[in-house]
Amino acid sequence: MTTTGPAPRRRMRADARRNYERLLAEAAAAFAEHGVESSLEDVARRAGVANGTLYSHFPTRQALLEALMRDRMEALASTARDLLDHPDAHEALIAWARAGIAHAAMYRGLATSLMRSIEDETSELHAACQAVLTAGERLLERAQAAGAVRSDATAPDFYTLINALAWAGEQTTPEQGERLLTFAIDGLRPSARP
Amino acid sequence: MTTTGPAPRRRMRADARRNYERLLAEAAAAFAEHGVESSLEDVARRAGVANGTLYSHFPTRQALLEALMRDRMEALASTARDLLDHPDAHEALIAWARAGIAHAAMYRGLATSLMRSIEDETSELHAACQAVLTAGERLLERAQAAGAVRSDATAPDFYTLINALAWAGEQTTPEQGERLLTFAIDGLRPSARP
DNA sequence: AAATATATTGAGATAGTCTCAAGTTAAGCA
DNA sequence: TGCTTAACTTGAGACTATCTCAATATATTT
Repeated sequence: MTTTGPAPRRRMRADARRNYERLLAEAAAAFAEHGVESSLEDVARRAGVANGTLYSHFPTRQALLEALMRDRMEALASTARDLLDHPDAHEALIAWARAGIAHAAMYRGLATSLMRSIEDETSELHAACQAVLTAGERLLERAQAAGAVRSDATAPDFYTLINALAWAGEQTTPEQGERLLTFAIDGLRPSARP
Repeated sequence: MTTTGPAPRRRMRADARRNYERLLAEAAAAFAEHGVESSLEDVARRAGVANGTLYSHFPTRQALLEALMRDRMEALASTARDLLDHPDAHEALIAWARAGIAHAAMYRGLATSLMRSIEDETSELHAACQAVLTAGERLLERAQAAGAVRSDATAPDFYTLINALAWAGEQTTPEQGERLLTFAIDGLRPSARP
């Protein structure tokens, strides 16, 4: 069900396809090295095309990010659906949260983009983010129904939490990231107090 | 004990002082409106000086931010010391966390700068951030000693947590921010489980 | 009213974003 | 095969931003 590529109305010309792929590959490398605010000028240079070509394929930085992340976002949503079959609702939720954090921590600045995109309907990433949020919602609701997670937590809360943990992870050590995740998990438990 | 101003070795010339203050005021306005990544070009324009003047007063964006935040950071550290006298160690910690979050959420992008600065010793903000972290550490340790907070949480964890909550608050509604704070507070409780 | 230390200026080097008219090239058809 | 045309690429150009520094201007001191 997943297709890779630029959602072509008609088939792309061979040179266009080549450039498109090359741009994606170089963007991935640049983002991995310098974060999502990397120079697009530089991406085009590395891909060996004029910057106008980059802009014709990807009108905005978000569009480029969307193309880079599309498959992963779909995979993340799909993972959520699979985890609905996991026998332990709480463990399933935690496993998915880990996957979400790893996803959002892929590039520096990505978590911030993912947060912006869920609010901004004009963002090319919006739909994908929305799909991820919704997929997570099912898992969250199941865990809540099982009494494993506090009932006042909403899906947007959970989405934000995952991104916040990814953001925090960008800035510090893996150990601290792991500890903060532990705190978050405990914080989501139904409160001991009335 | 607090002095406002550019930590002058000798007294500044009157025109320099005037420009310095004007630049700070316009930077505050610009940062409030557009976040800490505002155009410095624009700040200089709004202050009615050439951009070279801005750079001569504030060699880097961090230096400008430091000048803007200095008093507030000192106040935040001072608040932490005062709260050591609060009868309830846990309440004191929570009250201070709220103050810290409000502080770090003052400008869009500020939490990210505050995280960068605690790591980067060459940052003009580093010392102030360090002071805040240390002040918070006392409060945290007292709450831990009182058995109100889990003992595996470190001061850097707490610092990161506050900034992460401020970051999350930048992106969403006050209600969600409040809920996430609740989760964080509960997550910091000594765990119910072994 | 100099002299001098201190500030300000703004052009210039560099770099990035984004657009678009002109040029190039792949694909399909005769 | 060569022509046609729609699809694609190009790179200069209009902006904006960061940061530097020699020339200039101004406050303060004597």
